[in-house]
Amino acid sequence: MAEDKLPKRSEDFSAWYNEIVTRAELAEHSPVRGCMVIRPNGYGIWELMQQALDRMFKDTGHVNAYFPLFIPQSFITREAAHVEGFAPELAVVTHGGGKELEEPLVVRPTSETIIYSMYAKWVQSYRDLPILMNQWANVVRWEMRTRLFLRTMEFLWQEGHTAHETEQQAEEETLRMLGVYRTFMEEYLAMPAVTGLKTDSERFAGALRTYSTEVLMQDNKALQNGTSHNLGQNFAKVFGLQFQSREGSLEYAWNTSWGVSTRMVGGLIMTHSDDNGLVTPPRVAPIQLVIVPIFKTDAEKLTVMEAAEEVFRIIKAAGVRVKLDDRDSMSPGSKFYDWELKGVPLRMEIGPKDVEKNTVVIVPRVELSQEEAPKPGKKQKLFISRTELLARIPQLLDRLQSQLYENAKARREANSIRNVTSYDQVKELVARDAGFIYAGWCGSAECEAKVKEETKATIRVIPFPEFQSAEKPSHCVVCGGSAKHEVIWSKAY
RNA sequence: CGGGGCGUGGCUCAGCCUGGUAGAGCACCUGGUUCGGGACCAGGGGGUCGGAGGUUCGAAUCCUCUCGCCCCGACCA
Repeated sequence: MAEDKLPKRSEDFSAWYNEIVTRAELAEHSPVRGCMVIRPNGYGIWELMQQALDRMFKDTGHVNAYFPLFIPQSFITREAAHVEGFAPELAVVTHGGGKELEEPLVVRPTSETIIYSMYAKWVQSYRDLPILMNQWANVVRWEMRTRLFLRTMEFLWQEGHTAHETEQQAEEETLRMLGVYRTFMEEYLAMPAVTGLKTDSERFAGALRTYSTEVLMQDNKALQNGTSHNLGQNFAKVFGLQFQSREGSLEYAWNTSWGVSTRMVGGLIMTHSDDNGLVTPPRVAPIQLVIVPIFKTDAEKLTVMEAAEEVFRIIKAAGVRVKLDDRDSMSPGSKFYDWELKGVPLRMEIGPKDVEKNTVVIVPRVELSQEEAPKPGKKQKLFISRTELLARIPQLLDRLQSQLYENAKARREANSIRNVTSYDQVKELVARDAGFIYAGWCGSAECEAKVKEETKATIRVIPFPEFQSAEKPSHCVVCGGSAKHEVIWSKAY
C-alpha cells in the first residue's frame, strides 16, 4: 500500500491539519466556496459533543426550541452595535418565489434579534421569567478566508438565549454556562480551557460583557471555542422585551446568550492529534475500540473470527462503541495505519496466538503512563486476558481520556509564560510563537491595538482568578502605566 | 479584498516552454496466493486536461476572462 505519510506538525502545521481533516474523512470542501461537507467520521464526533452538551443544558434547566433561518433585515439593524458588528458578514436573500422581496431576509448569523422579538410576546410579568432556552442550528457568516471546521461560512452550533429579571441573575447565568462549557471541554474533549473576560474590542456586538474559553493549540496559537455573553438590556430595549416586576413597575429583561460550534471539532484535532493522524478522546470517539483479526490459514481464520466476534458482542453489550474490522482485502498492518489515522482510541489485535492463550493485544492510540512502558522504539502493547476484558476496556478508555487531558494541560503549562514585564520580550515571545503570554495591561484600547498592530497577538482574555499569576503585574507591559489587569496575549485562530 | 502558488482519471503528479488529439504511481474491480506494522501476481474499468471565449488546419499546451483551492496579510466563532 505504501500510503504517503502526513506532513509533520513541526514542518507545516496547516498542511498537517488539512490532511488530517480530509484523510481521516472528517470533512471536505463543498462546491460552494467556504462551505464544508461534514462526513460521518466528523459528524459522529459532533453528535457526541451535542449529546453531552444537550444533557448538560437540560441539567441546568434549559429547554430546546427552534427559531427560523430567515430574519427580517430590519431586525438586525435595530441594535446599533449588533448591526455594525455583523453587517459585513451577512448573507441576504433578496428574491423568493421568482419575485423580489419587499423586505430582504437575512440568513441568520446568530439569532438574538429574532429570539428576543419572540420573547417579547411571551413575557408579561416576572412570573414568566427566567426563560432558559437553547437551539441547535446552522448559521451563516460571510467569511473572506475559511478553513475546514475552524472558519466556514456556514457552521453548526448551539445558541442559548435567556431572559432574567435582574442583571445579577443574567450575570450568574452567563458565568454558569461558561462553566458548563469549560467542564464539557475538560471532561469530554480533554481540552484544558482558560476562562476569562474579553476586552471591549473583542466583545460580542451588542453585549455588555463577553466571556470565553481559550484553548492553546499545538502550534501555540489560541482557539476561542466557546463564548458566553451578558447582553444586558440592549436587545430587550430594542425589541420591547418588558415585564411587570414584583413591585409593579415595567422593566426591561436582562438577556444572555452563549454558544459553541463545530469549530470545537477543529480545536479537538489541533489539541490532541499527532504525526500519525487524528487522536480522539474516548468520550467523543464514534468508534472507541476497533478489533483487527489476524490469521494466515483458513483454519486460523475460522477460530480467530469466532473469537473476534465473541469479543465484539461482549464489548458492545457493555456499551462500548466497538467495530470489528473484517475487511479481507487489507493486511492487518495496513489496518493499523488506517485506524491510527482515523483516531480510534484503542486497537485490539486477535490472532492465533491470542486465541490459544485466551488473550488479546490492546494498543492505545496514545501511550498510557499508568501502563507498562513499551520497549524502546515500539508501540505500547498490552496483553490482556479475555476474562479481564470487561473490566479493563472501560478502564483503559478512562485512562486514555485522562492521559490526553494531562498531556494537553502539561503542554499548555509548558507554553504559558508568566510575569513578562518588557514589551521587547513580548515581541520576541510572540515572534517565536511562545504560547500564552501573561502580562500587565493598563486597560487602554490604544495599548491593545498597538500590540496587535506590531505583533499580531491579541488579548485573548482577562483570565479569571484561578488562572492569574501568583504575583500580580504592577505595570502595563506596553506603556508602563499602572496595570489594571493581568491579561493573556497570544496569536489566535 | 491585496500578494504569491496551484487546478490534468478517486488521490499525488508528469506532459505545457518548442501545439499534432493524454501518461505514471497509488487507489478501485475480477481471480488466485497472502495476512502479528503499510502483501504479491495476472487481468480490467475509469480522465478531453477547473469553466467560458479566442488564435490555429489542429489547443491540456498559446491568449483573454472567469471559478475554485492552498499559503501570507486585513476581518472574524
